[in-house]
Amino acid sequence: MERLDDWRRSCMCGEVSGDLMDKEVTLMGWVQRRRDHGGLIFVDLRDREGIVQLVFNPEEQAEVHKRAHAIRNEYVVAVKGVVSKRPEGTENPALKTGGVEVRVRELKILSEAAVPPFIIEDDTDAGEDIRLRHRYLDLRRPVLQKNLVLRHRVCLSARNYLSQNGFIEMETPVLTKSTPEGARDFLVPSRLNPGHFYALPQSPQLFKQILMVSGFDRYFQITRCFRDEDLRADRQPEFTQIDVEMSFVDREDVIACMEGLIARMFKDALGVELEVPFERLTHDEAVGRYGLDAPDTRFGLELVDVTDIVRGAGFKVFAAVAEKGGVVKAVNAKGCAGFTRKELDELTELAALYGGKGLAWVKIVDGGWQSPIAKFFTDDEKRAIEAAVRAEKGDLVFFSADRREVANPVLGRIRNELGRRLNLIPKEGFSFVWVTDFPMFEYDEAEKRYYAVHHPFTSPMDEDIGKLDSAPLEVRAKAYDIVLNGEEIGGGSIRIHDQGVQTKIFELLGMGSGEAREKFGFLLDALSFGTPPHGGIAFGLDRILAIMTGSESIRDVIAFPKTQKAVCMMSGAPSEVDRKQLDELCLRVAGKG
RNA sequence: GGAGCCGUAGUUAAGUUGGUUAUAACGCCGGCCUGUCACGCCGGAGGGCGCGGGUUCGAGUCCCGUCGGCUCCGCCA
Repeated sequence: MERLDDWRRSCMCGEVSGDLMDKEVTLMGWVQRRRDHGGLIFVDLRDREGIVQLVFNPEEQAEVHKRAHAIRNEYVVAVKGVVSKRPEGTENPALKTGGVEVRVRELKILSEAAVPPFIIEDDTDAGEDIRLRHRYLDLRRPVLQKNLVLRHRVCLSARNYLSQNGFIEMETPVLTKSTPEGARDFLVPSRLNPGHFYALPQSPQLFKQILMVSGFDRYFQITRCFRDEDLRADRQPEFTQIDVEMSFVDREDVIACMEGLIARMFKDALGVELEVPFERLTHDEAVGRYGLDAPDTRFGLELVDVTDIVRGAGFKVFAAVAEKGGVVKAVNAKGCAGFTRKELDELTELAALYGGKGLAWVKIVDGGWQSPIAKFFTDDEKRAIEAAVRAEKGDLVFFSADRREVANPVLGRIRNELGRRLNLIPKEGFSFVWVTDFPMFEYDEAEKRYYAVHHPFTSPMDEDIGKLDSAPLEVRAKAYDIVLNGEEIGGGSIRIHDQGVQTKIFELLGMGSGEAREKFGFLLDALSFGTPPHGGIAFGLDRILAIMTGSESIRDVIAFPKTQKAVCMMSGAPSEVDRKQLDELCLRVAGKG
């Protein structure tokens, strides 16, 4: 181990270029690899900016060359040397610095390194668990460095845009009040108030609305949110939102301003020019044509409603569904009549996974329909269905018949799978769509009550307010989601700022005024003191970055992510704590059943 | 709460119908090598198969349980 002393870096490894030809440079970094030819020793030196080749030549610096034998992978070294053109024919076009090399005159080994458990390179073959345990090494890989640098650039871009557009970045409490609606809260015990708990915020929703009441006019925050729910590739218990709220606006103002934000982030971070305004779909259209409220608009294969055609048909399953108010939806898998039994079974299984009771199919072949259900339809009905889905010979048509809330998503998932299998999804490109006009409420059969689809402060559409009493399920909300490549990356709404409407909404949600006060009293108090019309949105930063970087999981854009059991494999969190800590908090662990 | 896939040297994997000292590659250690960049060549060390039971003369291979990783359903206003 040697000291830095008065050595200072003259440039980054990845920045060494022909501009520095014959100049002496001082470089510092990690040893990517050493190639010892007995005479010459080559060392690839790596830092954030890239890799440069060092050459140790026994004929030039015998002493330094001798010491270079001790160098191993991941050692941290400093060198002084001369930038030289590589000999003819030994250039390495794979490296940004591949035209030059540094002939080392002096060497300092600043830090030795234990043998790493896996090789630090983009296509390392180590499993994710071992990489997460040694995340500090994993994060040395250029691909993760690139992702996290991009994350920085996106955040910086968002801050610049929002600041330039009159938004003020403000912080809101992390120790806050538990609100029973929504996701499960993470709780934090209060030592000074035994038996009382803070909750970590699921989002700064209430606080940002209060900031509008306070007159800050436009607020934003790039902030951590916490939800104690099960994890997925696109869900971590702590995740980051770009949270925005604006005063004196309606939906179109928010959407236009946020399109500017998204466009700016993609321009600044990726150099991609997006076309604005983005495509729009109402919730009804999205679900009707794509089956899902997060439609993947990168390919066709749209769903078609054939309920009316099959209503009177001889196929009892379809007819019964139509009779009971359900829907029969169809999707034409163009040119897929050659699907095997196995492929059809796999898709049927997929339908079952999402609650579909079955997945009917029809192959359009020479001589008509090849299908288990062909015999139930007349030629007229067959022709009508074929016309509805524009089926031609060689096509394969799938049907899903069920309640609207089942048939659509089931076939929507089938559609997505078909898009994947048929390679209809472009590898590059960003397909944005706003989904608007969400319903205000959904009805929970089990609990016999309404739930807010968005949240209880979302404003109904003005023209639907009259239906709050008569037909609550038909009331649409001033809520909007933004979907990118079939994934929800953000959502927001215009908030209620009319006390009467707010009271009515609480009633519909089965909350008396007492209960509403108990849960949201501080917000309701605030809203009573002069509230500007306001609304906002929150973007899932991690998801946006995952799509930008082509990552399979948001773990690849988060420096220290957690596993599916919500464990940090590096730090070991969560862990047991001392009895003393529990005592101070007046807590006791009950043990699990 | 549930389903599926996976746990074998440091890493990634192979391991036939259960059968002597468990394979390979990369990595590691040592030696040789002056133009490599997945450097090359020679030699060597390293695990008892996630963990715990069971069946069997005999288990990495079969059974049960358990722990962990990943994907998904439920859940995520």
